[in-house]
This record gives sequence, C-alpha cells and structure tokens, in this order.
Amino acid sequence: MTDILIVEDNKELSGLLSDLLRAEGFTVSAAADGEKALSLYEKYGARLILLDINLPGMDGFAVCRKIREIDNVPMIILTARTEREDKLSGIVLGADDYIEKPYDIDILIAKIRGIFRRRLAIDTLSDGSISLDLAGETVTKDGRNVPVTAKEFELLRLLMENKGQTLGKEFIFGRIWGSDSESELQTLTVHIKWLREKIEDDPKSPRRIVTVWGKGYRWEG
Amino acid sequence: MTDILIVEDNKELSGLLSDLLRAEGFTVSAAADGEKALSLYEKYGARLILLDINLPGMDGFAVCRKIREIDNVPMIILTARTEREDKLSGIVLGADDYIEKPYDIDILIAKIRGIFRRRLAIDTLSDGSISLDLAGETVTKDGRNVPVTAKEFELLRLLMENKGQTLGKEFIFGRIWGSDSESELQTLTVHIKWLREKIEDDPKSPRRIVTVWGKGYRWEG
DNA sequence: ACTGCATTTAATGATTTTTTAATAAGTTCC
DNA sequence: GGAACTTATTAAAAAATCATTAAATGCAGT
Repeated sequence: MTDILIVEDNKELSGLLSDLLRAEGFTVSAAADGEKALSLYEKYGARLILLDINLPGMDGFAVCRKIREIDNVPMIILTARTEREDKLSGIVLGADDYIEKPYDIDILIAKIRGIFRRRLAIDTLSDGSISLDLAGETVTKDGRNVPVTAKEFELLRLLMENKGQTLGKEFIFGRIWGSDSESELQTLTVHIKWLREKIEDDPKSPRRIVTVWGKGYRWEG
Repeated sequence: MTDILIVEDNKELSGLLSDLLRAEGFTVSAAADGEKALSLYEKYGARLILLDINLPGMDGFAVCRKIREIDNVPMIILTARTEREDKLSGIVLGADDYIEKPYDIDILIAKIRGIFRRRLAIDTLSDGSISLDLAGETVTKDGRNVPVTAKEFELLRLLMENKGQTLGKEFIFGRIWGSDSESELQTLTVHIKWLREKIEDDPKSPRRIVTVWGKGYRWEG
C-alpha cells in the first residue's frame, strides 16, 4: 500500500507534488482523473488521499463519495480559492481537511504529517482488554491471542469503531455483507454469538457486545 | 420517521431528487401538493423538509406556516431565481435555508448534510438529571444508566424535545405508533406509566412527566 | 477429490416487549 | 355529593425478537 495517492489532472503540479512528498519519505502514487483514482485505490489502497476538486469527467465530489463508500481513508481536498463556500462545507464533511490553491507546500506537508500522526498511529484498536491489530487482522484478549474468522473480525471492528453507538442490524448487515446480499439477517445473529463466545468473559451475559432490543447491537467496551 | 420529505409538484424533478437522496443514504418520502405534504408530515413526520414554493393549491408559504404550527423541523426552500426578494426574506426566516432553481445537486446535498450535522450532531439530550444518548439509545438518571425499551426511548425523546409544551395524546400516539395504527390509545398510558417508574424520583407523584388533564402530557424537566 | 474450516441456513427454545383488558383511582362539572 | 369522564394501575396474554444448536453448504489449500 502506498502512503499517499495524489488525484490531480495537472500533470506538472502532480509531478512536483510527488517529488516533494517522496523527498519527505512518503511513497506516492498518482491518478489524473476520478476513474483512475478509484481503480488505483481499490487495487492498492492508500493511507492518505490528496484530492483535487476540479477534475475532468467525474469530479472530486463524486470521487470522495465513492471512496467513502469503500472506507474512510483520510483525505485532503485541494481546492481553488474561488470555490463556493457552501459547496466546500459539504465536501469537507467527508474529508479530513482541505487546502486552497495556490498552496504553500510546507503547509500541505504539515497537514499531511498531522493526519499521519493522528490517524495512522492507530493501527491497533483497543478497548479495555480487547485489542485489534488492524494490519494483521488479529485479536487479543488480555494479551492472549484469540483466533477469529474474517467475518468476525470485520464485525468486531465495525462495532468497536462505533463504541457506544447502537448499530441497527440492517446497518451492520449492509456494511459487512453488502446491502444487496442474499443472505439472511439471521446470519448476523449467529456471528454475534460466535464472537461473544470468543471475546466475552461470560458469553451468557455479554457485557461488551450488548443487544439493543428491536434495534441491533452496541459495543460497550 | 423518514429522513427527508420532498414537497414538489414536478413529478420528474421530485423523482430525480428522491433517487439521488436515497443514493446518499437518506430515507425519502414525497408529496406533490401542500395538502398531501401536511397529511404525510402529520402521519409519519420527517427530519428535514425540502419545500418547493410554487405549488398548486396551497402554496409553499402556507405549507411552511402550517408545519411551523406543528413543530420546528428543519426546512430547505426550493425557489425560482425570479422570486421577489422581499417575499423570500420572509419565508427564509421560518426556514433554515433556501436554494434557487435550477440548483446544483451537490450544493443541495451539502446543505442537507450541513443541517443534519448541525441539528443531529446534538447526540445527547439532557434536562436536569435525565440525559438521553441519542446515538447509543440509552438513558441515564443522575449518571446511572436506566434501561429503557425502544418505545419508551422514543416517547421520552419526543417529550423532552418539546419541553414545556403540552403534547396531545393523539399527537404523541401518531408520532410513535403512526396515526393509522390499530393499537389503542390506552397503550400510551401504559407506556407513560413504565417510563415514570423508571425516571421519576417518586412515580406516584410525577414531576417530570406531568399529565395535562383532558389533553395529554408535558415534560417539565 | 479430500480435508478442514468458515459460513450460512433452518429449526427450536427462551426472552423481552408490547398490547389488551379489567379494575381502581382521580377530576370535572352540575 | 354524585354522575360522567379521564387517567392510573395491574396482571396476564400476545406478539415480536433474539439466542442457541445442529446440520448443510461452500470454499481454500493440499
């Protein structure tokens, strides 16, 4: 996985940025339009996306939304100062930050470093005695490794990422199985059970994954 | 309750909007004229209303006023650029925002997201020693967790959102059970009782949920 | 193709919420 | 005070939802 994916149609600017960022020690890949950006991201992923709003074809807004559908990788929006503010406020919601062109490369790098510090220091997701290694897809409980399956890992991660929030069964199902899946909601129930067997101290009276009657489940931690 | 109620007589436009908003993950309902809009709103409610000004029969201004009489749900007014400004300034007072036709769908979506974020970011609803966590769907009293059922939560939320206002029994019932429900009004009375058991200091003489004789109930806080 | 594991389905049992219905208690108004 | 009406209380039935189990299916690696 590369560190930074640059989505920018101006080749010159894109090349310059690549060089500067590589000089800073990041690995960089670049896409000149939205379609390429998406396919690159789907194939290789990225730890951070620099996204120009004015793109030929699919514009930056669409790219942002599409990527958000996949997952919530950090994004920094590159935008011309003339962009209408209300338009921006919307996009910035989905993004982590934005910067106006023409921008100071030092500020950009500072922002990038900031995001890397904030988000990527977290390659484990811990709560109490349960800890997820997001890279290795392993789970530990009280320091001891707990073998979980792929689906169980995804499920646990989704719950833990939304600690304290009640997630509807349909919502969870849509996220993990895809909302167009043929499978039954019941399947989720069963996976919840397996998970509880593995990570609850007393699976009979679960304290971490609590069920919210008529709604879904919630990670209490 | 649906997320967004579209009030627009142009079927084509209304359908397009529905599709786009649904694609964004909102639930959507639509009305082609003011009367339908009102009855839909009374029956099912909505978290946000998109309101066209030029409607057959009762115009958008009237719809806006009528709905404002019921409660203060966020509204975005859709208006033709040629609309007289003074007329607009009045309506925009009652609404949260307005947008001129022909409008950029991205801007509209940004506005919607903005409103949802601003209004719904308030994910706790507190009054005195009672506090609702809207995301987690939990209730605390004096910091201690009080387990409530889904219906109880909805009921409490409705009451607290309208602090100091007397809500008619039929109104409450319509909001939570749906006005076309088969159930009896008596059911509401029983739920009020369960709620009082859980959140009143002395359920025998309720101070938070007071009954307004012959009308309904009121949250005093 | 076989094996082992992950996933899904299906059936059953257990639990919780919601509703109903009957009765008691309280208000209003004459 | 008493009739008429409204709300509170209770207990129990009904409905809905979730947990559990076991067995079937799918799938990757050998």
